[in-house]
Amino acid sequence: MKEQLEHLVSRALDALRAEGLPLPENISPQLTRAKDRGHGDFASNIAMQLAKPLGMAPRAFAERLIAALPSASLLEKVEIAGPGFINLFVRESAVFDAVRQALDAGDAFGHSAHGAGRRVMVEFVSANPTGPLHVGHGRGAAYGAAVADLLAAVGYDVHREYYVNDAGRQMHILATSIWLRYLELCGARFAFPANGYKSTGYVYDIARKLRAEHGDAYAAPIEQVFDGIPPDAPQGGDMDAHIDALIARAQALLGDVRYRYMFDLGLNDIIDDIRDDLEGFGIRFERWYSERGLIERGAVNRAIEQLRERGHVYEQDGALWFRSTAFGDEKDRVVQRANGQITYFASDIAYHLEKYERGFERMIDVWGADHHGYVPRVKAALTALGYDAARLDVLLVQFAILYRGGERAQMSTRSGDFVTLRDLRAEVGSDAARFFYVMRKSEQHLDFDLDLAKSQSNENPLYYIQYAHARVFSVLRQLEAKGLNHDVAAGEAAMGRLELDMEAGIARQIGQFPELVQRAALACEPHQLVHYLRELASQFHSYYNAHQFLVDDAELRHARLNLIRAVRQVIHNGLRLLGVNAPESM
RNA sequence: GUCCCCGUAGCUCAGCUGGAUAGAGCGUCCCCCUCCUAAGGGGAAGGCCACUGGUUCGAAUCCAGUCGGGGACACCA
Repeated sequence: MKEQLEHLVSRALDALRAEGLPLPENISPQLTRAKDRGHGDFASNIAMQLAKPLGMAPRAFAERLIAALPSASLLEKVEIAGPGFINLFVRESAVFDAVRQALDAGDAFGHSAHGAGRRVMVEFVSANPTGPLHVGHGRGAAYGAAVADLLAAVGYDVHREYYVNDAGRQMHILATSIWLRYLELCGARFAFPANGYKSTGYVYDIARKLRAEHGDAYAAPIEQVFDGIPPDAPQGGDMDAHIDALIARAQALLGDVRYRYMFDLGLNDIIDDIRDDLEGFGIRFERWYSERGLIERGAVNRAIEQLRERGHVYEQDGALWFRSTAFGDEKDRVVQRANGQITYFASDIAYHLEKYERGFERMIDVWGADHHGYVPRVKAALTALGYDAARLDVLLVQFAILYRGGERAQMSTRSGDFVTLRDLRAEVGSDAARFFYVMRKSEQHLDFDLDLAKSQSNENPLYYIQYAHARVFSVLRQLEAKGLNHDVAAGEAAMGRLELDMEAGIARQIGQFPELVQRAALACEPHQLVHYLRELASQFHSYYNAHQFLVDDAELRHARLNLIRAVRQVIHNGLRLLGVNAPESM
């Protein structure tokens, strides 16, 4: 509807141009939804914008524009108001077209072809596979999934990807932690490294699995394990030196084959757990992209070589540096350490380079806000490699803080007793978790009220919305019980019977859904959907409370049931974009 | 110190590319079930949109600065 009206205004502008008015070429109608009903449905401020360059009074220009407006059945009337606003009033019958459109389109209502099949990659979660997902990852997961689904809904060819950091030092620390727990299970006693993965849960589980498969075949005398290892932090040493030495020792004592087996056992176990967790959260990826695979097929070295060929790397203190300051970064960054290991940054350059090479027109990365400092260097690298860094958008997600009973819930990552995403889902359910995670703007801190998320009351916005949905089903169940029928075609024919202001208001809200989905998608702001759905649910509850739908007047009944069925469809579609279920009863 | 985010009603937050009297929810105070789930609805009170300048016909929105809150600044990932 908005597009149709904008088209009308464009034609009026063309007509004025033909009359000789020197209108700027790049001017576009830019209609906005009027906030106040007295201002019609849509408003244009174009007269005020053009008044100055044209040297005309805004209202005078507005009059000429209105005179040039082609006639259309869509429009009831057009008014000039205030300093020069042009207010467009849509004919009531056109307002109710939205009801028919929603019912006809069904699950596809709100979808569009705006993206025209352009390929976009959304990379999100990408948590290190060193342990289960915690509640911080949950928000990135819920947000990334909603952004991806929104973009898909407006016609993009969306590819969801999880980048698996399965090659870094943290993974070696995990493997070594597993080994040490395994040695404990074999009877050894020693102080566990301060920097190791101390969880008594999943690390032991993996160690137990190793022992179940191989008995004591991976064991070594404990004196041999710790012989010559530099002291740990609690003993006055350096915890990094300590753990690194233990990693080297594990590799030396186990040999490549056994070490790799143990490493992969831990990796696969955790990845399986994460995948299962996310699937339970309603999130699937088209691809799990391995960092190790990237390295093994030489992609990282190739990326570094490309930087070198372009003259953007240099050696200093034995390390290889990328001159990112030449592209706006604060300081140069190491891509290969003095010990020969490539940095996480280097593989990330390679990964993003491949994203471009794989032909994505647009790339979206969802990162934790604590990584914001990382953005300039990645973009610098892509620019240095000759790519347009503007095609990459990094969306930052702030942490969520859990509250229980008004108190901040503990989620210490120390000693492994963190609150996992799995715990959260078990406590409040996946629907509430998905919904609450995206309720706020992503770059804003989120206060996640666990009690509220669980409460089955009108205070809980999710229940409020789901209840509206369930109520429609309840009405339809009553319909049968009362021996009445609902004829959709008859309802369409009788739309004129919907004379209440609130009925027109609901229809207008429904009509806005496609615009809203598009706006939320392009802005990557699923929270807009939350607010929209709350408003729609509110309108529905008021209507429900004030009027009967199952009336004997068949025409009126059919029309009203069409309207509330359209409401149900929109709530269903909206919640689905957020990954939330719309129940038939509560 | 540099950079990023935030500062709107008692609380939690919306406010679309700057627009016409600043919006919700919760909380508080009234009121509404012989009627499709009261898991709901109606109403009231409550705001120098942190502050100061600037741009503009017009600023909560854009720019600069100040104050306040949070976060990031590794040859870690």
